[in-house]
Amino acid sequence: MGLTKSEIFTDKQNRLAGMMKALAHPARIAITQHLVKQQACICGDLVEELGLAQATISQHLKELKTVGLIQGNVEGTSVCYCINEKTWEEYRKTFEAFFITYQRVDKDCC
Amino acid sequence: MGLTKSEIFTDKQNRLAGMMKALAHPARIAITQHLVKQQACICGDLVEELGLAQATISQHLKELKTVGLIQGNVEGTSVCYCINEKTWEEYRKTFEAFFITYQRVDKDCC
DNA sequence: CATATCAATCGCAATATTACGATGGATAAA
DNA sequence: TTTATCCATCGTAATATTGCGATTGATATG
Repeated sequence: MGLTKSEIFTDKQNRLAGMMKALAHPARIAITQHLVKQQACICGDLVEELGLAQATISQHLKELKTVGLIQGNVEGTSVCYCINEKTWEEYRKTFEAFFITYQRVDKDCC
Repeated sequence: MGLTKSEIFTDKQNRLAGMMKALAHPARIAITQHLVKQQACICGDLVEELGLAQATISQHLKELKTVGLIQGNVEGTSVCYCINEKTWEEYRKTFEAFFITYQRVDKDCC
């Protein structure tokens, strides 16, 4: 085991869980926050900003790139990253839709 | 390693990542969705609804209970779970605040 | 009391994640 | 061309997560 049984859940559930997982690490939160703040791109700077090794940052960047939350462009010898607006907006909407499903209940059931 | 270096991130970043992690599994998404739909509580039903063993469901319920997203009440020999409205709302707001930080950029930087 | 039912917990196996040093490939600069 | 810089990837170690069978504790019911 250690393997999620994705086949017993709906695509939507698997996708939403995957989206949460992409941001379920403080380094990836920090990276996206930094990219949001410096709307212009960056990269090696992230290694200095956060206190993680270059290989580790690269790995987190890859995960964020894989889900499409960020995109990177080679600029000479360095790589410039920035938020992918489209995916970001999709995440925002999907998360909002998830949380909005709950409607206040009067009676205290538990 | 395998251990997240929480100490190099801010409390907010660690907390937000933790919130994401709580929902970063399809079973926990499915459980919350089911509790949202049947606003009244449930429990052993979840074992039938999702196709996971009782021990596994119990473990996921515990995680959701730990972060406060759900709460449980003993009712005779069974346990009744439901959404914790307060925490749910807090999650909704926190996630919304995170995504709202990004403002559309005109120039294509990447 | 004896028995049945429900759910939490323990213990284990399998897999995933996190982190990093080392290496390598690409580009810029000398 | 040689050298330096930047970053992706590989390989590895440590830890975390997922899933479940088995057990246990609590509460009902006969």
